[in-house]
Amino acid sequence: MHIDNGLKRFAATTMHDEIVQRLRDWVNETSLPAGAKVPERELCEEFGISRTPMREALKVLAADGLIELLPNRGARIKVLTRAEVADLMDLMAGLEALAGRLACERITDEEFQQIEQLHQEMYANFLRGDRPRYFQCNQAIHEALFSAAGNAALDAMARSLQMRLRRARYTASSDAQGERWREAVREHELILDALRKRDGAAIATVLFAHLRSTRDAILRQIAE
Amino acid sequence: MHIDNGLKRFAATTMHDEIVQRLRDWVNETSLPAGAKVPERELCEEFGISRTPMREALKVLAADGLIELLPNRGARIKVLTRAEVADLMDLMAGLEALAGRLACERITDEEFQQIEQLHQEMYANFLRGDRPRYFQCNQAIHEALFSAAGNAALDAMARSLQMRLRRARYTASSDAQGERWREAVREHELILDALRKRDGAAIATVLFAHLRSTRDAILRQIAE
DNA sequence: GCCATAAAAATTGCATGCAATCGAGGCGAC
DNA sequence: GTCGCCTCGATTGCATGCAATTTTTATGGC
Repeated sequence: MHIDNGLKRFAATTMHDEIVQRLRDWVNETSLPAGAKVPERELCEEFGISRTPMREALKVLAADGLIELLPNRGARIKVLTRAEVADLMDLMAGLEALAGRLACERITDEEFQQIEQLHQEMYANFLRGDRPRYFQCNQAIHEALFSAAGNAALDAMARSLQMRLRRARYTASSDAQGERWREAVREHELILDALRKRDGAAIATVLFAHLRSTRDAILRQIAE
Repeated sequence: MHIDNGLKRFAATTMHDEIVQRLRDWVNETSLPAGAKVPERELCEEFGISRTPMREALKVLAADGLIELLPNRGARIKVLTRAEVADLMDLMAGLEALAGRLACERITDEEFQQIEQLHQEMYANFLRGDRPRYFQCNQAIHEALFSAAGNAALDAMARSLQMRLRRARYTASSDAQGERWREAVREHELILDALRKRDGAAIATVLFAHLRSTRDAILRQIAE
């Protein structure tokens, strides 16, 4: 009998799931620009499968919003309009605010200390002007918040959103520059303060404002 | 046998989208209990299609969380555990809070007046103890909020969540009974107050608390 | 030379076929 | 009578085939 209860979180359990994951990775890692055609047949050969399971995976990714299916004309990497980026960023802001609220309810002292440590590290990187490491810490803090929220559905949704926004954020490059960077650090201070007090309403509002600022910075950088 | 239910809310653009929609409707309207097998072949015959497009639609709905695909064992209507319902309700609470926040930013006077009118109507139904109409107004208010938020991605996500939770909410029957009902009405007053002041932070917190109460009521009624 | 049109090639979408797997019923051991 | 094993019908998952559509290429008119 073959019993393996979810222990292998990263090894795909079924062929289908593995194809979906590989296709997701392909979309995220390809150098092709948004709007480029997804080469169905090529990918079939690369993955060593026929068109049926590949097309199933394409439908799933299209439902997820990562690609777009044009009737009789194949799949393209989804191009986000400025308005769509704005909406998705607002959605992300709402999810982060929620994550903060939930984290305030259930975060452990240990988890809080880890976030505080990440914050110090991030601040140090800000002071010495090390952007790559700053962003790394920044991202780690936001991930830690979602982790502390302890809501699997929220986490999955945030990850999906993050993927959809990846290209837009990337093309907008570093959203923190000059004054905005300083401001972002200040906002992070407020986030930590609210979290320290376990003040859900406060952290929600501060996080929302923080992500809103990021959104505005990104939108400014999108030429459209 | 091609039974064409005339309830196509949106004219499906492609065959695939239509199948997904019809399958969604089938899941929502079937009398089969959660956990029941989705009769793939039967539905193929009912829809007048072969297994390939049906299977594509099944994968999409599974990715959406409405059904579950067991390897080599077909599809079942997703059974939500108590913990999953709790998580999804929290997520819904977060989305409503976001909708409220965004609505405060962009709601028109006309939209606000319509919501206020719905509120009065709802209150009247509360006073005369008419639960069906009360719930109708209640739902209309929440939908109006999402509409006023003007965020397509948020709206789509909320609708998807609502579907996933449909069965749980239904089996938990009316979540407002006795004292809880009075409380819910009071919460709605607070929501209206915050919206009147266009106070995003306040409406977010009140809406979150409101949905949280609904969540707790539902969880209490789930026997597990 | 350029645009419009038409034929050819490639691509897409669905149906069908076939091997692998699952589940029910039957059989035998105890 | 119950438990375990085995076989057979049914189901699932993927590959392949074919008609419909699109894209590319070829051709002719101006």
